Amino acid sequence: MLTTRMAWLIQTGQASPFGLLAVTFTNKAAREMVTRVSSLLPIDTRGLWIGTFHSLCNRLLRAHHRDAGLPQSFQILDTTDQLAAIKRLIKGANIDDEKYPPRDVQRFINHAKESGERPGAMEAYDNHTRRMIEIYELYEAQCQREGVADFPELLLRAYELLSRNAPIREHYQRRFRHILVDEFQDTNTLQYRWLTLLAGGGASLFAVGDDDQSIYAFRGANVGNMADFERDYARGTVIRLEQNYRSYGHILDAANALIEHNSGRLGKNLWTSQGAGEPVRVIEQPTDGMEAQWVVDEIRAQINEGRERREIAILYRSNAQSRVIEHTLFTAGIPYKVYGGLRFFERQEIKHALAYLRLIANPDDDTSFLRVVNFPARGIGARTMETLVDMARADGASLNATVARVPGKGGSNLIQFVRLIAQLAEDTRQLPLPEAVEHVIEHSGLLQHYRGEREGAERIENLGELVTAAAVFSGEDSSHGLPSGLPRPVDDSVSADIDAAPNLAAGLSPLSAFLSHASLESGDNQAQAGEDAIQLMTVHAAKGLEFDSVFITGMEEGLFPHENSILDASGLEEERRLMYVAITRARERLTITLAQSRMLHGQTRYAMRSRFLQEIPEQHLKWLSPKVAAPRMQDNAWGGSRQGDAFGRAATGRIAPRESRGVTTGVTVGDQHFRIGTGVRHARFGEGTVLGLSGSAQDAQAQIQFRDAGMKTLALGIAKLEIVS
DNA sequence: CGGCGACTGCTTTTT
DNA sequence: GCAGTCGCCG
Repeated sequence: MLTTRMAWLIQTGQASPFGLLAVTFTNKAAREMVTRVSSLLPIDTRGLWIGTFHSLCNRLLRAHHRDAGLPQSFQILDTTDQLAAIKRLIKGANIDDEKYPPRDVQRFINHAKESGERPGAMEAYDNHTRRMIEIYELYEAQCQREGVADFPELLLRAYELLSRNAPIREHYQRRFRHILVDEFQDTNTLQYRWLTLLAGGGASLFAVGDDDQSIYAFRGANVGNMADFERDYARGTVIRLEQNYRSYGHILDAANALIEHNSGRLGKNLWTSQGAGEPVRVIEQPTDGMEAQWVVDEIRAQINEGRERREIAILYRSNAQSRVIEHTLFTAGIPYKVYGGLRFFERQEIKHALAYLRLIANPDDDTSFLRVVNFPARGIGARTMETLVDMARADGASLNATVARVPGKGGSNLIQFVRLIAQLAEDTRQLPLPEAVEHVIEHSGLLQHYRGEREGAERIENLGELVTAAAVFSGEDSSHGLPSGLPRPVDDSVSADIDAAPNLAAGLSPLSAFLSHASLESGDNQAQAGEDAIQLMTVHAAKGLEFDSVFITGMEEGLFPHENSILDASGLEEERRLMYVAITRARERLTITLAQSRMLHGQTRYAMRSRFLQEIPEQHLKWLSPKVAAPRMQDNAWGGSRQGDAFGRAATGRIAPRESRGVTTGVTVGDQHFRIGTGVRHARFGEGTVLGLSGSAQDAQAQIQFRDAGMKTLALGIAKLEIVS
């Protein structure tokens, strides 16, 4: 879509490749875009500005680092590094980490940055927020001192650079006459502002997005940007893409009907000319284990019918669900591939090696210092480190600079460490990047450490891969970096165009360039292409993919929609969009499965069918398991549920009353029999409905959704509950 | 200082 | 059920 437009703009002479800016969210999407454009047009793709928000901002900041107030070789903190930095700050400033948990602080800071807010300009109406803002301020100072920038900082800095510096802003505004954005529904507030700022010189802004596929609100995405875009660019044209070339009719109709239950959509209705196909198949099994077994048996049958394994996907709402499925597939001897999980540059051994490299590039990088100062162990313990950190704090100096003054044995060990870093720096100064990386791995002690470890073989292999990655990067960088023979507009007021200083050019060392590459590109998550295997992934990870045959598993209240999301309408609507995404992944065959009970958090839990099944009209469904004619729960479990109360609708869910193969859906405590769906009254919490049961008779617990008091888990033997329905 | 056993808490995820 | 963190003990 975007690529076709780019090709068209260039071919019709409306734009030069040089005047285009295309933004994506993932490196993968950016790479795909480059590949597709180059297949459409015989142009030098090195002249194209296609990248993620973060990589483009990174380039801007490297090129204009002085105006942005950053050292040219600033390091990028990934999420884990950022958390470590915050923990260190909280400890150092003697802040109560019970009251200000590092994770909460991190969320607060990132949220502020993504809203374009600096601590100085933030208002607090309570003490807790006030303190949070202070911590944010301290954190900023710490990052500035250490010359590091976290992910949201890249965006905010770049935005501030453009908005405050008119010559730079105007330079890029003149240059990029066409800005194209993919997956626009995933943009956050700051990203949208960044785009409108760049497009502010009258450039054309072209965005592709689907509000029904907005599933990242939890990380700051603002679907509202789509409506704002229509409003802000009133002259713009909205083109709805409703014809779907992927799925058969029943599948699309199911998706359409489901998403109709959401409010405030921009509105669209998918259709296909492919014919109805087969209805969506649904099956209910007593346990999660049997659900997995049924899926595996069914997959075996589909493979026998000639379907390729790679064309079959098993989707789930949360990663924890993959365990049983993997186990069952493994037992059955069917090859499978799990997407997600740790990515290459996030692996412990890789992060350790990178920390040594970062220290070589910048000895004042305290985060990296702390990471490897005692890894492998070299006799530097908590005591010594406490002394060092305190002294460094008192001086406002880096750890590296303070080492010499730490007394005792710890002090001399520290000096040894600093000497090691200096030695590594010297040894590698003249080496080509891959050899430098290899040298550091061998002489830092990492290799030796992992040789002595039981499960070290894989880690050593990965370290070898890091050398390969460095070699690939070195080979590619000239093309990565883009300075090519292309003519480019010269603007006297802005001497450092981003072309002039992407990676290798303009004095950024190969090492620094590689390190920023490693931070921005976290690497593949182990999905080796080519092998024909069943595809396992979360629904989130499945966005943008398609398969001939899709299984959506765990279709139960509390799981999908997730219990943490059903309490407010917006959370529930995001869950519904997630289900919409899941359904529309299937081309030919869609199978939805659910289990009456499953092992969750080490406990057996019972749940009822997902409300989403009720939201798909019967004519598009085909029940493969006997669809128990369960008594409908009273439409209002608590009589007179409020309008719009998401749970009012949940309460209409059917219950599975039968007992089968030892699995009960009810439990008797005292004289009272509780089942899923039972209406209860509690002296303090008021009226509610039993949504889940776990444990056995003596210590049975119930998850109860109270009308006013929210979701509670109560021990049935202790809580005094009155059954009202 | 380091290793090991107890304790906790727990969607989704890219950069 | 499992991973990550904490605190105690050798």
